[in-house]
Amino acid sequence: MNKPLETLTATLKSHGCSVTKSRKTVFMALLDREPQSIAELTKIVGDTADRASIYRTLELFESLNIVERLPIGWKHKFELSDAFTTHHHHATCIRCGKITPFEESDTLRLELKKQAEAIGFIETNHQLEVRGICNQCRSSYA
Amino acid sequence: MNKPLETLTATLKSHGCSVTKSRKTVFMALLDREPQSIAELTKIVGDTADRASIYRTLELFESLNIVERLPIGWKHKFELSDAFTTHHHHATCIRCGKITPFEESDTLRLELKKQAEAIGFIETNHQLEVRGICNQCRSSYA
DNA sequence: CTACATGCAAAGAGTTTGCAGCCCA
DNA sequence: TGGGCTGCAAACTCTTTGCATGTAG
Repeated sequence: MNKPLETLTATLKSHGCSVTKSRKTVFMALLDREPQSIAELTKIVGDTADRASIYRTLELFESLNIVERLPIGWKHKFELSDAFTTHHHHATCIRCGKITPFEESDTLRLELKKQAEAIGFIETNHQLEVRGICNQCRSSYA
Repeated sequence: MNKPLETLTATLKSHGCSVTKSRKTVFMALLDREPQSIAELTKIVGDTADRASIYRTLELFESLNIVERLPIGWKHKFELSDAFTTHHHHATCIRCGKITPFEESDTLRLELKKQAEAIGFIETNHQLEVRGICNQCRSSYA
């Protein structure tokens, strides 16, 4: 069995949840892909899992920290959490809409924590969205 | 006439848009307040402006860069853009839900731009949400 | 075998749209 | 006065919920 699925199984079991077909399906649909909206997910796994189950699964996954909810533009998208991919952020191109992930530098991480402390916050988590023009669009429209 | 309203008027006019009652109402509801969800806005200005108008106004304001759409938690909230308040970000307390604004340091701004450039992006905009435990909750639950 | 998870269907939010009448410029 | 804006109502999409049935452990 592959590694991510093992982790999923372990996580579910450790919380007393069953490893069901639809949960695996949703999980696999998120693995190694760009962040997916619920509509996109429904298209991919719709035959296997009911819409309601997708919602329920995502809700569960979010509470178990298996997926991360990303507010990108108007909608929410989902991707696997840091437990399955390294911690990263997203840059969204305002022209073509493409989402490019990037890792965060130590400088950035430290600065964030510092700024949070400055207002009395213990930072547990953060989310960053950068908007701009991507490489490709820059050249083709220039 | 007060300053922000002048700016609103100027912005609207410069784009050939009318300065109407409902637009002023929505604007005033956002002025000097915490970010508001649409539901909250509806409660405040519902008597003066129809729900549909609120949506249309927010859409217009967003496209004219008068308001900023904030993905906070599950929902979207709106606040006036940097033209009316200094550029800042938000820290959300995961215990009490309180939103604390904070300004961004030069270090943070530069580092962001640098990281965006590293993946070929020209950064035009960014949004940051920090989650954590606020001062107050830390002391009361400790 | 038993409890949890799913599918189905219907209800409930949240959001968008068309159109007739109103109001700002 | 005229064109854009609004209110109203209906349509639509997105999300949640209840209940009978299926399935993992």
